[in-house]
Amino acid sequence: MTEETAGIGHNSGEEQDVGGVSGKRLKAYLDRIERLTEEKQGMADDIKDIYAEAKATGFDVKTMRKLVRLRKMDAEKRREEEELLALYQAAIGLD
Amino acid sequence: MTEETAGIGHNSGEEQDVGGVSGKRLKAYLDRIERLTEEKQGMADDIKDIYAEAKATGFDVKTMRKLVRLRKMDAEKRREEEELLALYQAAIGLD
Amino acid sequence: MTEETAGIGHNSGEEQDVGGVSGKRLKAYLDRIERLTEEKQGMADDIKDIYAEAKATGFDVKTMRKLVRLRKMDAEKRREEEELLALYQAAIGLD
Amino acid sequence: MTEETAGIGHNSGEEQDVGGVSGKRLKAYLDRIERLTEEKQGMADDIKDIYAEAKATGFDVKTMRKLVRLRKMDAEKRREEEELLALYQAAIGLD
DNA sequence: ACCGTGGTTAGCTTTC
DNA sequence: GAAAGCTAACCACGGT
Repeated sequence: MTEETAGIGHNSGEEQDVGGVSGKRLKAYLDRIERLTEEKQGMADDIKDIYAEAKATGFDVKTMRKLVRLRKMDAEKRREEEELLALYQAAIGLD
Repeated sequence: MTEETAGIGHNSGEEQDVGGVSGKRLKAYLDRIERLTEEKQGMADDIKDIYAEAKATGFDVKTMRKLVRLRKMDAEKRREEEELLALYQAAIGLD
Repeated sequence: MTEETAGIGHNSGEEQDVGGVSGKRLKAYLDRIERLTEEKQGMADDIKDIYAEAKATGFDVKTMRKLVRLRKMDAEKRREEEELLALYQAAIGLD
Repeated sequence: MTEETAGIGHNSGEEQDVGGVSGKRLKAYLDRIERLTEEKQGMADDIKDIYAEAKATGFDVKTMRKLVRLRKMDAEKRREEEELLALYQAAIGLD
């Protein structure tokens, strides 16, 4: 233990460097991550609500999910095919 | 194929009721879901970026993830305890 | 603890019920799993070898991998579409 | 596009050299890879089935997975120790 | 209320 | 050693 600065332990609110890591910067990162995670969860909740609403108006949720998956696969396929073309070009030295 | 109404097949853009389901409403739901899913993915990407940035400045990502999990657990625990307290208060007519 | 049989601890080779679980049966499951895992790993190694061989004869591995992925996606898409049809039928009570 | 040979496009079934790559050989590689991949997947499915079966007879899957991991680590450790021993033996001319 | 399925996340391997 | 792709573990939803 080689910290010259005081507070190991209950220095609540006033984090500092401990063992060479900046508590302040770390905390900032964690806060940003948590903020974004909350927003992400909010989106997920919204999606759930939509499914619930659709179900309430008579749609079959399972089918809807499958449709979403299929449309996503279509989009991915298109993207991959474009990548493949580029890759071919690179592979035969045509880039 | 026994539909009296027009467009089965290539009625691109003009979906209608098929077998009692409104293609229009269904499509609207799917669009909303996909829109939100994209935004959600955007959040996820942002989070990933933050981890990458933190890593680049010397932090250990695995440890950071652990911290996030711990803080989340703490937050949940606190929330549950508060809920319990409220419940007790209600139970003894102290709300 | 209600074990009538003796040996908790070093009964090496002669596992028995401990805490109500049959050591013998458990061990049999684990053995089967490990056996299959080894075979699976063997397949993975074989695949790796093929890529290496292809590369040695001048093919671009990255492109090959993408082709494999695309073909797989095609197959999955077809399968999912069939499932979707079945799902539609079920959803409108036509199963 | 500078191919002198015929079939670009819809030469289904009769792949040939395109841009210097042998479509035939490429296809053979892809087929072998896909074949092995399927078998590999089969193994994975079998493993899954075993876990399911074990679960049905009352075992805790999560714990079982832990055991598998532990046994694997043990096996690897033993192997490494043996390798180390062999290395030492070689180093002192005792092989 | 539980189970099974499907989606998300994290860890590992492999590639460049 | 970084970046990506793969795989496996975890979690949450929907159905029964």
